[in-house]
Amino acid sequence: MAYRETEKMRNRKAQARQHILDCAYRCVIEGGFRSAQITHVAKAAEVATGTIYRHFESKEELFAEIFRTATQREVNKVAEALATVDSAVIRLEAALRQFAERALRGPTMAWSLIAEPVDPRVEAERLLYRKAYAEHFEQAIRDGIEEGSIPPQNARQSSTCLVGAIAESLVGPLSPTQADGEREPDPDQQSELVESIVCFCIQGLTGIRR
Amino acid sequence: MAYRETEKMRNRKAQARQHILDCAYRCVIEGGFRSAQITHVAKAAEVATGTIYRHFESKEELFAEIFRTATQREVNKVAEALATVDSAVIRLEAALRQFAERALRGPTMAWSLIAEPVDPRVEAERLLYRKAYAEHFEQAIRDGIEEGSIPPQNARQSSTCLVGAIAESLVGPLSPTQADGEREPDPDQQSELVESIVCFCIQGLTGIRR
DNA sequence: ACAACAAATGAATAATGATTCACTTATTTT
DNA sequence: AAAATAAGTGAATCATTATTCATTTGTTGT
Repeated sequence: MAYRETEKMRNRKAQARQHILDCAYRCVIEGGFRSAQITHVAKAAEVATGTIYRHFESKEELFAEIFRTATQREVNKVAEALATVDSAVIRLEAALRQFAERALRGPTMAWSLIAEPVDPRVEAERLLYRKAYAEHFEQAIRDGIEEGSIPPQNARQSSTCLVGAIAESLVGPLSPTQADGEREPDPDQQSELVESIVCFCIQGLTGIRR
Repeated sequence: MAYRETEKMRNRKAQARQHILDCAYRCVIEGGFRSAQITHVAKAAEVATGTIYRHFESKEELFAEIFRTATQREVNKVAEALATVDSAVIRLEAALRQFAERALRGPTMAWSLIAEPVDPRVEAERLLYRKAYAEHFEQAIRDGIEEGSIPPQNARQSSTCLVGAIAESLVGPLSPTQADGEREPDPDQQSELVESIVCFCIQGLTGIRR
């Protein structure tokens, strides 16, 4: 025998894999999943199309992984905002803000994660992550009910409503048909948007007018 | 010259067109837009594939029309519920109920209209109709603000939140991955679902606990 | 240097489905 | 009945992309 898999090679392989992921990620940032074809990704990563299949089972697998990574980052941010020592209502408010503001700051990716039509395999990830968001919210709502700052209610259902309300509110502003070429920030309008969403949601939870 | 288009032929043509629409509609009811390929539709309508292109510009055009018709029906139902003489809050509540209950009664079509991944041309219709729902809600919210039953707020934004909250709440229960084979009604669970949605939404609007 | 194996390549292939078009059939008018 | 025109047909074509695989290039141990 002559060739034995070595540490150096294992590293190099992992690095190549990561490089492909990074480039594919950049493709999605630039034009959504739609425009991120294997050929593009291969070109961006400066490898042959076949190489991608050495590292990933299929296109869907590759993009599912990207979706997972990107959304996990967002879920973590929301979880972070919910992890302070404040009252549940304050924490939920912060989390909703975080969600909306981050989306508006990275609109293409946010749109891809929230609303872009994607392959079934990737859509499955999306459903999973919507559930993940909802679960974080749900826990906070339960906390609020326990501490008395939120009236008793179906926490599961309410959390789903939160996710829906915020996502729907963002679809318009993020949609590429809406403001494709130049997605100007217009900070005033954006912060009013965020305020209205938060206001509706907190009121929906607590019944307390602000 | 010899052939002149006649009333009889115009009727027959319109009828053929409608027949194709009906059959395509039935295909969508049965398996969503995904499984409604031109070949299937042609087979269902007992015409050749080419015939379909005599009546419709393209596949997307055909399905956009179906989407439009189906959603318009739903929008009308919501509009109807909003058109009574009751107070705005009562009317909004009835409309939300109507929306949710109808969706749960026709789950495949509802899922196709609300959440199924579709072609861009059809997706455009979806966005349009989401806006249509929101506009009806918006008007009712304005009425409520005027009559004093709903506190002042950004009616446009709140209406979007309503649409998002209700749609998201239904995606899970309607999703074919969730309960594909047999979508049992389980009326108890469904009515609890509807109650929670309505409760959250009305509270989000009014700030009044129920 | 060479044997043994792994990784990379990218043109060729495959798969999917919408769309076309040369041809057949039906309808109307003279 | 025959000319003129429209509607219908469906096998063949086209377009788009993901995926494969025979071949080349790179790495390791003796």
